Amino acid sequence: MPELPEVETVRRGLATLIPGKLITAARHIESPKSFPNAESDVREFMFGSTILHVKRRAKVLLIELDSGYSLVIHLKMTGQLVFRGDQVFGAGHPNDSLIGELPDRSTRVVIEFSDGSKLFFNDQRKFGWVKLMPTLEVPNIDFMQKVGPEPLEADFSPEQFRERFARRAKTNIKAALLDQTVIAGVGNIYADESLWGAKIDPHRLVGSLRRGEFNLLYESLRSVMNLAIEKGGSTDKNYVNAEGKRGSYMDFANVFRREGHKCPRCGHEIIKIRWAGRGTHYCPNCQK
DNA sequence: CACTTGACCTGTCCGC
DNA sequence: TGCGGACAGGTCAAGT
Repeated sequence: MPELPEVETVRRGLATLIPGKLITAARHIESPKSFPNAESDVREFMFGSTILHVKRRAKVLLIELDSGYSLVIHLKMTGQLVFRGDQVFGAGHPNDSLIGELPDRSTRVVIEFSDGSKLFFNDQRKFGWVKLMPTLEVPNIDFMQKVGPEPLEADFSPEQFRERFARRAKTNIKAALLDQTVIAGVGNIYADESLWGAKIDPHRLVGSLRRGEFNLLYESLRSVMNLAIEKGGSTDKNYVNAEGKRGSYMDFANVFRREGHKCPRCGHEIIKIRWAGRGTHYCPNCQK
């Protein structure tokens, strides 16, 4: 699912909803892999602790507790983190919420707070997870050691962007964009959208891109991701924010899931192919 | 080390 | 309507 803009949208939502809340219970529902910690550790380091803040690195959410432990959460393809503050845990506002009463059949983890509110981790495909670990150990996990820089940071420069691709010179630009060790947070949607913005064919080898093309791609990726955050992310099927509501970036997509439509720039038909192991959408006329 | 492929799961859609 | 196969927004491990 969720790429950087979606995870950031969830983070912002949770950051207004859960800091200061006291955790009284947490359990998985018939899905131990979704929350693999030992019950005794959960009891000792989670129950009775208070949420300090909610952070994000790449597509990973970090909920820091005052016990010195953090909840590290990856939504993978179909994960959802939905907060319900009402006592009924029903749909709330049926018109703008994509999901109904919780827990539902995809609910894997439930975290309860002392005021009766709850945080639900839903995940149809069970690829995602919630893990409790010491906050100081988070930077040491393999993924954090290998993951590339945050593309939206103010001090992330076009030069840095170009240099990060150096070791992937012989692969294609689509696969390189999806490689989390090059740049953090890019997934299939924003890889396709940013390549369209930079007029670059997804087949192009990284080593063949000129400096000017890297600059265009840098600008394109940042503007696409910033717009997506502004629109609350992309909801195709599963993704919802912390309140269970959909994001609207798909209304602004130029190529993603738009095969058969006309390219907004040149009018040629947008096509979808299988490339870099993923569905890939682009305009074969103006992306060179 | 760089690169590709399959595996992890459940659900849906498409063609026969 | 039923059934098999491909595919779905992400990482990993294991292969070359």
